[in-house]
Amino acid sequence: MPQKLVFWLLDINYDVESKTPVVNMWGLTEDGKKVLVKDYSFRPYFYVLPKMGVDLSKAVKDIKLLEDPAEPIISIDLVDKKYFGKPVKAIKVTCLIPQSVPSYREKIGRLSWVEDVLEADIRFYMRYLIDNGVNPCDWHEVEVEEEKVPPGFELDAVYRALSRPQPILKDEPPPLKVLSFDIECYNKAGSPVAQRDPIIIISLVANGESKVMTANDHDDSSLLKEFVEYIQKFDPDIISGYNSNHFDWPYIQARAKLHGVKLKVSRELTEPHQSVYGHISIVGRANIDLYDYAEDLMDVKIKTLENVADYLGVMPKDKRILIDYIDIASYWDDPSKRDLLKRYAEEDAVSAYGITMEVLPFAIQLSRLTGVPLDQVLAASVGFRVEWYLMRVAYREGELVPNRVERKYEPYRGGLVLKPKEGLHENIAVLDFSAMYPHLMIKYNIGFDTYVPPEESCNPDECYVAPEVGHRFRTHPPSLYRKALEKLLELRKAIRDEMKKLDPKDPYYILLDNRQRAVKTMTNAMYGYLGWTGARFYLKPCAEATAAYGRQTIMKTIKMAKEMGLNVIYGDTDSIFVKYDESKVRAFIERVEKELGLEIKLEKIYKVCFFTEAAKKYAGLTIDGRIDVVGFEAVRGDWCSLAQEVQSKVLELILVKKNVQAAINYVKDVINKVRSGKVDIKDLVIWKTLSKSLDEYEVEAAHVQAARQLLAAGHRLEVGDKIGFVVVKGASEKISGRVKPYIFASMDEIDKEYYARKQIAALALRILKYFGVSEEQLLTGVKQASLFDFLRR
DNA sequence: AACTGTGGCCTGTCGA
DNA sequence: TCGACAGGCCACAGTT
Repeated sequence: MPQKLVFWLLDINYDVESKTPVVNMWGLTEDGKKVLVKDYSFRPYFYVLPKMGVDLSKAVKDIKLLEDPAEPIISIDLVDKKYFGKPVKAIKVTCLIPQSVPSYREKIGRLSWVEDVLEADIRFYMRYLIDNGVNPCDWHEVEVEEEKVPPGFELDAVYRALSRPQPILKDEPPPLKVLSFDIECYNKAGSPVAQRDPIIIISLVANGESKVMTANDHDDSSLLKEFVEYIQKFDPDIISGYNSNHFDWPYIQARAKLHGVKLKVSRELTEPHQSVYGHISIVGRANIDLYDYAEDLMDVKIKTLENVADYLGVMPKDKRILIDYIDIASYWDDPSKRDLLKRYAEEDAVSAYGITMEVLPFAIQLSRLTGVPLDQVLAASVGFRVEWYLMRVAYREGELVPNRVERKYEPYRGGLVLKPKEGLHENIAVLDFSAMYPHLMIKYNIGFDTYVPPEESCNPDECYVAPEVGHRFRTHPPSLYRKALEKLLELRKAIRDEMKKLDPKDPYYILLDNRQRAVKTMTNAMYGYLGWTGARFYLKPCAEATAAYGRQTIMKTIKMAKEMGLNVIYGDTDSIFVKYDESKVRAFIERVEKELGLEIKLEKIYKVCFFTEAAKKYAGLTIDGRIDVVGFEAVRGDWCSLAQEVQSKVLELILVKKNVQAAINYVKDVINKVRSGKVDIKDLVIWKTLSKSLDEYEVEAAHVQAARQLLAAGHRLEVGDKIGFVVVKGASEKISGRVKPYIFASMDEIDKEYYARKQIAALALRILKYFGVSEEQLLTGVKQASLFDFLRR
């Protein structure tokens, strides 16, 4: 009997059942039921773009001739589409099953009259989502007929769709069952090897309750079975782990294979499998790797689970058990320590669960907005998220999606950065354009579909000409980028208006806040997408013109500021720093908005602000007494923490106390402590990322040398790992010749003079030299610096 | 996703 | 052969 079903889309995949493709929508209902909605009515297709002037009826016949009866073509239709904004006749070829698409693409692509075969590489279920306006992580209504639940499926009901799902207005996701897990391996000799080392603990938290499962000494076969059974019984909607896509799941898979254990953890009791963007898919559930999210947390320099959990306030580092990864095996083997190890594992799972609860609301909104399924959206890079969003816009506009092609890297000129006026300044206003690039793209209708190539003519009043670069864009119709951006900006405004009516503690407010953050992220990423040579919609002039308009805008802005008597101290891309004068600044903001048609905002005011001669580096004391440190080594992860601390403290003494002598004394004191070894070696560690494999390095950098030592000692290293090393005494002239991984080093071998000079004094002097302090002054003697008036007026 | 910019250190080159 | 210098490699941060 037909009925209406309302469901929230959690996961999507497809199957082929007796030569019919079926889209499986794994959903949840309002009353918490797990359902599967099967749509048998959608067919895969792609487009063939004929060359100019080709006889289309002959073209259609040619395609028909290529048909393989074993893989039927359902229809061949002539359709009107647009390609790079130009109207084109395309041939839409619809097949019976998705598997036939690649071979037809190949065969048809070889026909002489074919310009290109398009959209043949879009995965079937993504095609379904785009064409039907169905969104992951959103509510839909669909007409259905109930079917039997197939044996082995973990579901409350299965339905056959009788209509296409329609999105309905409903925001709150259903209650989701979340399971986070972590594994510990028996790694006696360096890094664990799946073929050799068993899993000894699987700890997990399911809807807030933790559980620690253990191996039978060194036998993990029953542990694996227990884990599978637990997942089946708890039946989570969300499964998460930390680095689980690249470590836990592959490890579990390898161990399970060894023992012949079937990992029937999906909702159709199939095993996890590798999918797009390097993520692991578990059908019917959303498997999320929290590391994908951690990568975006710029403030966490070393992205271990405990650091991320600490940063998010989920599990404070000083209130939990931490066991060095090297000691895990010995803890397991020592009966008196095994419980401690179990607690450690439990706390890891609790951390993972806590992070999941922080991330999930945002991931849900990002998935809903971009149309990328929840289990993929964090794994997908920014470019792909933007691209899927644009593909939906393109579909609605009848614009054909270009193929993915490999292009060589093509740099272009970017934003304008001013040389700052060095020294101390008082009362500085920071003014910022809001979303400058997006607004410029809209204003000048920039797009691959509005671009006028040099050989083409265009009426001057019907096109915009970008400064410096001269690229032209038609003033109408609106470009695809413009449409996408207008929609995003409009959406953000609507969300923020709605938020204003709510209490910030209201759960709905928090939902909307996550939504507006997702929209903002996408808006900001659009410009970067323009310049990405891997983008389907890539056209270099778009990026070049946008950046050129940006430079023009900021130059005009600076000119206006000067004309109005504002002293411009610094500026970067879309911001200017001026000496604050309330009435002048107010008038300036009005004039900019009137003359440039762009919104500029008074972002903040610094009571005191310090610049060196270098761009992208400054420190400012805000009205509420905080210190912003931008670009200085104190906020960079590649200096030892002691030197960073010294630089921060010096900045504070200068900005707040305005006391140079106190700063000198302080630095000298630290240098003395370093020289006498009265510092913690941990504060001398320098961390650097291994950005490629060791043999790819052209020079012997310090961290590369340290990495080689780690490798020789049996540590497993991967690209992206952070190498922590210290500089030690030795014969070598080169720093790289006398580094040691910090775990091998002791205080007495530290090259204390290196730290005194090249780390501590160097960073202090970065600031103090502007106040007449010399290196010698910090490193030797007790010479008193003369106090002088260092304020610029 | 892009470019801009800083700055350490390595390494090749050039002049003495 | 040695030291100084310059250019390049490298990592990272900041702006969008």
